Amino acid sequence: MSKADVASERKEQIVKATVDCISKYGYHNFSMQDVARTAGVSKGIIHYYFLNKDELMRFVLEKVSLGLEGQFLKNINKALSPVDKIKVFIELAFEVVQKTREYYQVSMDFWTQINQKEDVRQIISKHYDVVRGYGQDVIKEGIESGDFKKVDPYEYASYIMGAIDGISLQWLFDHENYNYEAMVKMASSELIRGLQK
Amino acid sequence: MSKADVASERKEQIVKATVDCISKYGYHNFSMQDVARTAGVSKGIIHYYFLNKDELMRFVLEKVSLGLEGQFLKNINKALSPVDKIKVFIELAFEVVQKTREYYQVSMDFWTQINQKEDVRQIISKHYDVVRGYGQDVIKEGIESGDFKKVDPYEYASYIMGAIDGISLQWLFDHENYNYEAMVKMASSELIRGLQK
Amino acid sequence: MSKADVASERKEQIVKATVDCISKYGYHNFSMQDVARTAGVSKGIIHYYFLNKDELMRFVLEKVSLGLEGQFLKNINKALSPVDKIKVFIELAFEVVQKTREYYQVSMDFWTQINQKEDVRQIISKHYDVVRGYGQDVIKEGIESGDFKKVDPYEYASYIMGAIDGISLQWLFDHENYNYEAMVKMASSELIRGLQK
Amino acid sequence: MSKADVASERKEQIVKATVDCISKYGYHNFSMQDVARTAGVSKGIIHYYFLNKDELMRFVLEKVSLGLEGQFLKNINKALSPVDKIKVFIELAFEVVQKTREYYQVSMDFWTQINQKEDVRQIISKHYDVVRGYGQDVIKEGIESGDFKKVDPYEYASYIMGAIDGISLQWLFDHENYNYEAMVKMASSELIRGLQK
DNA sequence: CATGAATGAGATTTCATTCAT
DNA sequence: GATGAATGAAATCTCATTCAT
Repeated sequence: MSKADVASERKEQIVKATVDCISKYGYHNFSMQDVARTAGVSKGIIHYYFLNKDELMRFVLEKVSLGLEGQFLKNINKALSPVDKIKVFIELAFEVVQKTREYYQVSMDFWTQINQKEDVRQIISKHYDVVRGYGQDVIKEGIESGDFKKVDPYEYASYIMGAIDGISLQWLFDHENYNYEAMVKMASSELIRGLQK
Repeated sequence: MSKADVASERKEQIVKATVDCISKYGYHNFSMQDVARTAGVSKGIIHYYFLNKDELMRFVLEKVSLGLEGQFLKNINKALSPVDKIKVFIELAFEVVQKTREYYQVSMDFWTQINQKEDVRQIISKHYDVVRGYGQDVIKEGIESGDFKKVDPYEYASYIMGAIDGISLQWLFDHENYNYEAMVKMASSELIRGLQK
Repeated sequence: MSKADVASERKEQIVKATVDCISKYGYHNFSMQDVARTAGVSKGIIHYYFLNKDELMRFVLEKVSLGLEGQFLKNINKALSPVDKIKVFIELAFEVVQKTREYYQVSMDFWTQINQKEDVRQIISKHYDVVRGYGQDVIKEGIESGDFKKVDPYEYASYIMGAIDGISLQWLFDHENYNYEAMVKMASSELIRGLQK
Repeated sequence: MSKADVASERKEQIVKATVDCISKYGYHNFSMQDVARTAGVSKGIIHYYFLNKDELMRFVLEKVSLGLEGQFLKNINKALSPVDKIKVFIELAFEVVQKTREYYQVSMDFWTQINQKEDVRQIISKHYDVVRGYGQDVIKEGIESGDFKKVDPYEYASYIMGAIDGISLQWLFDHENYNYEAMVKMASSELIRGLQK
């Protein structure tokens, strides 16, 4: 294995451990020691690959964001019609929360850094831009094909994402009583209905 | 001033300082020292009024929640028709974010505590329940009066709140480029349209 | 009630509360707040009657010592013969531990202050002097009356006190397994036998 | 020096500093800062080797106890006859106080923790058990060999230890006036006489 | 006399970061 | 590259003491 490979593998290992730590202890409640232990490496080596905790966090946030964006890209393109694509988009956005709740929790933890850390804000806002862009493209396509009515693609994509985020939040707060499944169904049809002529 | 007055005024003062600190530094990035400095009191006195930081935070969270709930209750009742009431509900939910962005930021910071602190989770989930209840009542009223179509009141209220929360989040991430005003308008009409026959 | 009476009653009240606190929490683990609460007075008033915590403690130690010394004086004099008197002395020394274990605990807590606080050391050493003096007198009397053999009264009194203290300590460490009653009986007869011709 | 060596040496260093601090300031009147300064290390490193102050104290108490027990074991076995052995036992018990007054002071400081901390109580009571056991064995041997009269070995060992502890306490309280040497002589002969037929 | 709000020093503990090995 | 001992700053919390009322 080349040096670069070792380095990137170590980084991967540390990033994975960090995500685990965040989802286990919360953004602020874990230490570099925790990451080191989880990754099975020494504390020192983390600082060899990452300047400091902030840089590590930024790197993790970017990795997580890219991972989610990749999922969107891959799956949307599998669908053929705009209607199917927007359905996939909505399903995926909901699934992201359910399947990768850890990631979502990680994202949420990062959110609270916005006020404090400009670079974190930028990464998140870019991430939203990217995902919104995917939705926007699908809507645009649907309008052009005559499947959807003429809404503002950017705004409606944003609306879809917002609704899904907000609903998911309520579920996160009240796992036991909140009927997430029913909400997913209802919101999905409502969001799709808003696009239909 | 009587001693009871002093006590409640001092508590108020500390709570206000805490909210300021959270919105300025973030939930985890402020110290009791910061609160003391902001409130213009000594570190010790905070622990005189609040057992520890957690209790202070819980108290603050409850105050903030109650304040927001009060705003909803007060303003919804001013409107007469169900249509007006739901409009007020939506407007208010958006306004809460704009007018009291600090409060919203505070709420967001609390969100990330869910995984770690059960009591925080409970307070927030109860807060959502209360506000959702206000929306639910309005929708129910509208259905009964024949103004709205037969949706599930709980679900639709949740949907409204979710959409507004989620849209606001995107705005918080990207204050400069995100056209919040347009989104508010678009989302409002979309949410109301969903209720109309 | 005169001013002086009020003052001495308040002091008494505070001293009692302090003893309770020491025996409940240990010498170092109680606060002035604890004393205030136990005595049912305000924190401020304690500092009105006692300069500071150290002075309060010194006062308490003296009170406790005087109380114990009084018990010795009173009871020894009830007995008539030297043999009876020394028996009373021994019984009392043991009883002090059993009946007023709190006091004993308090004393022990004070012991550890010897190295640190000269005045505490002096009070305790004076207390030992006094009690030793009582034993010494009895032994002297017994020697003169021909009941006891010629031992050094000071040394033997010290020996008696030491044995009782040391045995009691072992009991305090191991309340459950240590057969204190048997030890009291054995030590008593041993100590008395050492005085007999 | 290997890392393991560094670790055990550092622990040793910290324990020694702690003992010094206890004997200098008393159990409760020293801070982790004091230990750090005395050991010539940073505050942080103490918590690296010991979870917290309590654990440090427990470790120290155990070390001190084991050290004393070791001294007994080693020296008693050097003597041949039961009479010599019991003399060694008594001498040692007195010497422990004189030679290692700091240790004794440390023990005394731990005593006052009994009421508060169960684990401290257990360590001390076990320590007494061990030392008492050594005395008990010697007495048993002496009885079997016909050198001593038939006393209860456990009780008499306890009696010896108690007398020595108690006498030493009085000396600690009044170093200047108390004739410790005379008392050691007198008590020793008295304690041995009690074993002789 | 009496209260208790207020202070501020200091204690324990945590942890990101450094650096000799 | 990798380790983990070591540092030191900072955080929470406690508490004796003061003092305005």
